[in-house]
This record gives sequence, structure tokens and C-alpha cells, in this order.
Amino acid sequence: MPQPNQGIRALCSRIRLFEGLDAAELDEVAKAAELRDFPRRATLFSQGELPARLFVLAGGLAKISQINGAGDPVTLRVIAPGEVLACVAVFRQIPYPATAITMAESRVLSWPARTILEMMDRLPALRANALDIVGERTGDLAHQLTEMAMARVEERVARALLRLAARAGQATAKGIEISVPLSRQDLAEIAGTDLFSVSRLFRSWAARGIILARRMHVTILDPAALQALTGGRRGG
Amino acid sequence: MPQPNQGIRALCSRIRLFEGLDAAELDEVAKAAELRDFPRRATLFSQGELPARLFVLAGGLAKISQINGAGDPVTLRVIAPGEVLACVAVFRQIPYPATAITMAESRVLSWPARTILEMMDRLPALRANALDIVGERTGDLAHQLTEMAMARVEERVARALLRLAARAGQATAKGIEISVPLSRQDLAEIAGTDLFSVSRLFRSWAARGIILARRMHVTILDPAALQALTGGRRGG
DNA sequence: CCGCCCATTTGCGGAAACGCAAAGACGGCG
DNA sequence: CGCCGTCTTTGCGTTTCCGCAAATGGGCGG
Repeated sequence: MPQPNQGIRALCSRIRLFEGLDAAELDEVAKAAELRDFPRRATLFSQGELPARLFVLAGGLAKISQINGAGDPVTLRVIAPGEVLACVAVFRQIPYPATAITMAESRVLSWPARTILEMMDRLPALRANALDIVGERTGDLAHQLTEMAMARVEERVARALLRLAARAGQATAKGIEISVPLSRQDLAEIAGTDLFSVSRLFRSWAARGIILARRMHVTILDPAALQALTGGRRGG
Repeated sequence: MPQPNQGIRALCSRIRLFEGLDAAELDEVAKAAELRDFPRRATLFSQGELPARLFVLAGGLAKISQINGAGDPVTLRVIAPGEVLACVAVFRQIPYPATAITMAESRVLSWPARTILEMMDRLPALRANALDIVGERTGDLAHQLTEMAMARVEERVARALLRLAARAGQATAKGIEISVPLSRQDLAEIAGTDLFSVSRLFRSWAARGIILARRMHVTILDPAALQALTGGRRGG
């Protein structure tokens, strides 16, 4: 037994998907859970596979990436602790539409897909939570799509960095530090551009004192300035 | 009474959201429904409003558009008959995140939001259907985002046109005819570009015999060629 | 302490797309 | 039949951004 069951139970009780379940139901959830640690850059599941398990990130950071027809990887979402991965695939019983990769050493809870489906049939609160979570994710994607459709690359990268800071930011004396290793390529995949463009933007921003960029490492010195880059600048 | 209740009942029984409900439940759904006709370009609901009603398109065509920070409208999804509109906003009780506008004369069923919420609490099948629908929509958006992130404008417009044809295409002797009035601007908002670029692409495609483009009207003569434009062309 | 690996920078070139202005065409309405 | 409002075309300038090659640099293992 890798972990005392009590610890898993405590983790489960803090997960949004399981909100509103009573003590006995939470016990059942915890009992069926598996807790595992993954190193950085580990693959939790791959695009196209049948959905065998439902994952919830307990610690660390992960990303959901999709490979498009031309072979470019695009990061659809960065997953912070407490969030569910693969939920749509498991709920709908369709192949994983994307690949999940850890961006840092991570702790992951998981359940067999059939266990979750069976419990959803039995516990209305669970299905209601699932609907709420998937609904929120839909709204996020819609918003991202709207931005991606018309915004310039600088704005997209600025937004990506701010979103990342909200999920993996560590406040320090200097500013907000992204607490996981992050290459230019990583950010490019999130913002939908290439590593060269990110590099150029970083140089420009660093010169203006907005960020501090090191190898695999970024600190946001002036969040307000980044936010401003995000604001309505069009046609000029 | 605008329609015999029997007609509404028949419509309801063919809607995916209500699949698996028994006769009595369907009666209840039909009884609470309102059926209304809208002219082209009517607004069903607007971004930011509180979600008072849930809509299902019974006939015609509609689009869901979102205005981004810079004020550009982006069409997130085109809605064909049988599909639900506003579902996420109603299910989660958040303001409509986008605006719904008819693209043709349309017939629309609708229900008060609280009626749907109350029934969802009572009927597990309804919530299960809702989860499935929202899950599918999430997958669609994710796919669109992945394309939008890296694909060239020509590819995006080609995809948009094919998607549209699948929803509002009429097979004719010449090819697939889009059966609703469609301006260059409309397609630009779907593909995330501007009307000039669409116009230029149309000229080029028409010259190659791929499409027939008239004012507010498109016919796809060679779907395979369009499909090919969509295929893996990068870096060249 | 050296060398290697990998992330990153940087320059240059060119293609893709946007932005705008103004003319042109199509259709409907009076 | 002609006017008018819309949608559409088209030319041109300009910006943005990709795409690649090659140099640079930092950090870790040996």
C-alpha cells in the first residue's frame, strides 16, 4: 500500500468532482483510488487510447496537448492540482482526444473508468458535478478560441503567461515566479506560435522590465504591464 | 395556441437532450415548451444576459457568436435543427457567454431555465444526456482550437465551409449548395479572418472550379478538393 | 575543469494576411 | 425602369510572423 488510505481520503474530500458526497460515499471513492507519483514529462495517457482511467492531479502540474493534422502539438489546457483530466473521454466513453503530460514532478490520483461510470449512475451529485466541470471547461475553451481567432501573437503569449501564473505562480519579492520548468517551446505550444516568436517577445519584455527570463524559467515582474498588452489593441 | 400540442410533442421526442425519457416525461416536456418562429438575423439571446430560457432549434439555422476584447465577433458554432443552444449557461446558471443569432428563418422551441433545472434534478436520464452533449461540444471546441492555433487562413476557411455544408448543405446536381444566405463576412467570422481574405480565397477557388460563389450564396462543386486543402500542408 | 547537450538567441528573408479606400455588381423596391 | 443599399471585388501598402540556419550560452556530468 503506497499511502495510508486516510491520506487519500483527505485528498478526495477536497476534489471538486466529489463535492457534496456524504462520508460513506467518499470512503468508497477513496477506497477505489490509486495514488501514484510521476516524474516530469511523464505521459499519463495518449491521444487515441481508450479511456481506461480517470485522473485527478493531486500535486505538481500537467498539460493536455493535441496534435493537429499537420503534426504541430497544441496545448489546450494546463492542469493544476485538484483538477480532473480526461473527464470528457471517460464520461462519454470515447478515445482520449488529447495527450496528458506532466510539466513537473506530479502526484496523481486515478480511478478505473468503469468505477466512475458506475458511481455516476448511482450518485446524482457526482453527475451534477461532472456537468458543472465540463460546462466550465467548455466556456474556457470557447473564450480561448475567441481570443485565438483574432488576437496578435504578442497578446496570445501575454495571456498564456498570465493564465499560467494563475495556476503555477509563486509570489516572491520580485514578482510572480512560474514554479515549474518552462521552455520557450512549452509556452509557444500554449499560445499557438513557435519558440522563436516567444524568444523575441521575451527579449522585448525583459528589456522593458516586464519579465525576467532565464533558461526554463520565467518571473513576471510587472503583471499589470502584461495585462495591458492583453487589452484591446487592434488595427494599430 | 400557435401549434397543436401534438406537433410540439413530436418535435420533442426527436431531440437528443430528451432521449430516453418515457411517454409521460415527454408529455411534461412538451407541455412546458414554447414554439416560436423567428425571421433571419433575429437575436435569440445576448452575451451577458442572465439565462432565462433554454433553446432548441427546430428548423432553420443559427449561430453562436462571441465578441472578444477587441470587439471582433467570432462565431463559435453553427447550430443545426435538433441542437440545443445556451445549454452551458442554463445548466450552470451563469450569464450567456455568447450571442445567438438566426442565419435563416427559424423555428425555435424553448423552455424556462428553472423548468429544465428542476426536471434535471428529477430525471437522471436528462442530466446524463446533458453531460453527453456538453462533452461533445467540448471536444468540438478543443478540435477547433487546435486547428485555429496553427493552420493557415485558407485551411481554416476550407474547414469552415465543409463544416457548414455538413449542417446546412443541400445536395444538387452541381454539388453541395449551402441552403442559407451566407455573406463573406459570415464565413470570415466562422473561420476567424476578415471578409477580404474570404473574398480572395473564393475567387481563387472559383477559378479552379472548386466552388461557385454568388452574392450571399455558395455551392461546393468539388468537395474532395476542398478537403484536400484541409489536409496536412505545413511549412510549404 | 572541460566538454557536451540542450535551450536559447539572433539575423535575414519571404510569405501570409491584414487594413483600408474606392470602385463595382447585384437585387430589390418604388 | 432607375435608384439605392448591400454585398463584393480589387489594388496596394504595410505589418506581422513564420521558417530556417547558425551562433551563443548555461549548466551538468564526467
